[in-house]
Amino acid sequence: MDALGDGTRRQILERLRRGPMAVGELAQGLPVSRPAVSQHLRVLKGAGLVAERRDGTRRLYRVDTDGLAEVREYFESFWADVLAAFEAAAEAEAEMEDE
Amino acid sequence: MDALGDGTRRQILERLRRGPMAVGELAQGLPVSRPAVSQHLRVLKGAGLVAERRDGTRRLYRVDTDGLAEVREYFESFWADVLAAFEAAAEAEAEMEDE
DNA sequence: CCAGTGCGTAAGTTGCCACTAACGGTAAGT
DNA sequence: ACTTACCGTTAGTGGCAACTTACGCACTGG
Repeated sequence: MDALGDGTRRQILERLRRGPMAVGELAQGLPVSRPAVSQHLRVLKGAGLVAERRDGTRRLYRVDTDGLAEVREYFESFWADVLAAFEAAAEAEAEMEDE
Repeated sequence: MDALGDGTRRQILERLRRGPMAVGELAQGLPVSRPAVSQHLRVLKGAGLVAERRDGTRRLYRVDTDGLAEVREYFESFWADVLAAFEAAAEAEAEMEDE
């Protein structure tokens, strides 16, 4: 979750959104050098958000479905709580007007 | 979205999860000073993730439902793309074994 | 009107992190 | 074996952002 803080890392995930990609291809089009991309990929991998697969000298990275699912579930439960609190507040305000 | 990068800000949102809270009450229990909390709240407000309501000398903060909904929608579309790419890759691999 | 409370803001400092440059390592082609 | 392509790692640096301290403002009660 902390890995989503950096803008470049979000750009990387955005480029991996539709399918796997190699590191060089990934760095091509990003405003940073290739080693920087490697470092970001290490962070993302440590966070369980991406996974790698070797293909000759290249390494193909893809978004890790399991890791993203965890973030998604946390987000959904958070959203549910916030929505419940919002509706409870609206109902409490409605009762105020009745008195 | 960039506002979710900091851990303290996520703690603040976590404390606002079940309902509104004042700034002092919010800072109480966090490992940082009250002005630091104010600065974080300003960032979160700029990102549209929280909203304030004055109550005497106090200011009650709550999670902004609309702002959070935007982040949620982006997340859902991202999740849909990743899942589609994953299933497409699995299907392509299944065809490989047929040949 | 005068404390006291509850916050926001400005200024200044420190620590961390994203970045580049240089190097080393592995796989494939000739 | 030599070369080339592709990538990870390390060391070192610069800039930014989160933090504290000090100050000023708005509101409330006496």
